[in-house]
Amino acid sequence: MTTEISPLRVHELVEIRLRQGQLRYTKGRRAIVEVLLSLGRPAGISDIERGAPDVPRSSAYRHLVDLQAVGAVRAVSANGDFTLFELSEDLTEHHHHLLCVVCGNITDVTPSADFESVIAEMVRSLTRETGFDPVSHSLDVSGHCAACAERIGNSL
Amino acid sequence: MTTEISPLRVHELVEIRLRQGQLRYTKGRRAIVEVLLSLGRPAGISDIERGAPDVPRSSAYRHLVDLQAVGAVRAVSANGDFTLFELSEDLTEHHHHLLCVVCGNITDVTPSADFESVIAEMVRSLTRETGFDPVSHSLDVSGHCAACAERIGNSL
DNA sequence: CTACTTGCAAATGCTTTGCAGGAGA
DNA sequence: TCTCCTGCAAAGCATTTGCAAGTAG
Repeated sequence: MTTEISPLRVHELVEIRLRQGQLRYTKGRRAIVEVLLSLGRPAGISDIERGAPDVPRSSAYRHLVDLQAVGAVRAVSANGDFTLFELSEDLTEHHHHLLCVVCGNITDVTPSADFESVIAEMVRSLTRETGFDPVSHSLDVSGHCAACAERIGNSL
Repeated sequence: MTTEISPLRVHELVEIRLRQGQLRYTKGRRAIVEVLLSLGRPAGISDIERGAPDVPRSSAYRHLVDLQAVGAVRAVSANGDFTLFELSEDLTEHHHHLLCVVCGNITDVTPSADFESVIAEMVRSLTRETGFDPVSHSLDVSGHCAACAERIGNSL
């Protein structure tokens, strides 16, 4: 059920979306998509800088704005200190985040189809009375990642 | 099932928590809690400034840091541009957010107990294999609020 | 009097923008 | 060639901090 999309296909889709916005899929933009693709978790500007050292910060920010504008990238505000970026879910797959409150790491988890249909149903029931028209949802779980949980256990 | 907590009781609880951190419940801090209490939705620094004009920005930020440190306030990073703050859920009640992607408004919705137990069960199943120890979760729904949905409908 | 508070002004750090040169179609 | 792209340096803006004076216990 997991709709896998190949990296090649992702680049193709990103290019199409950029084109629709009169934008080109240049080396810098591709490098950023490459980083987001390979990282497997939301990337901060520092991750991007590390993964694409040839792209200056200011250009990276500009690219990210463009990529968001055409719906290829989504911003995830984690803690407020800085912004994280990830590929749009329709380019990868719908997933949720596990945020470790100790080390700050974010892990992606892909829910089962069953899981998602239940959530979708609940979201509908949650919004029914308010007149709110739901488009998407995000379920983030805060807690302790395996490593930090162990560390805490040990220090007791 | 909805555990209502009176404003008075909230102040009391906040004071206790501050005390435990060797902090005093001063006029400035009280003013901020008052704003968060009366606003009924996550407050930006501008909301706080408007609701508590006597508290300078820098002090407000400092208070918010303190209030977060003692677990009375929680930061909600909405869009990444700036931070929103709300009272800790154990001072009010657990709720979720409806974010309008058009006007940016955030509305709180309180889920039923049934709803929550299902979510909790799903979170457990989601984290079971990863060794992640879940502490809390947030389910945010993006979409169009009633007003914006209507506006969009009309413009077709 | 000792420790926590506050306000102001200055500093910080992420992010955006102006501008001038470069490149794709 | 016209439009989009890129880099650098400078600017913006939310948030933090140093410091000196204020206040509660």
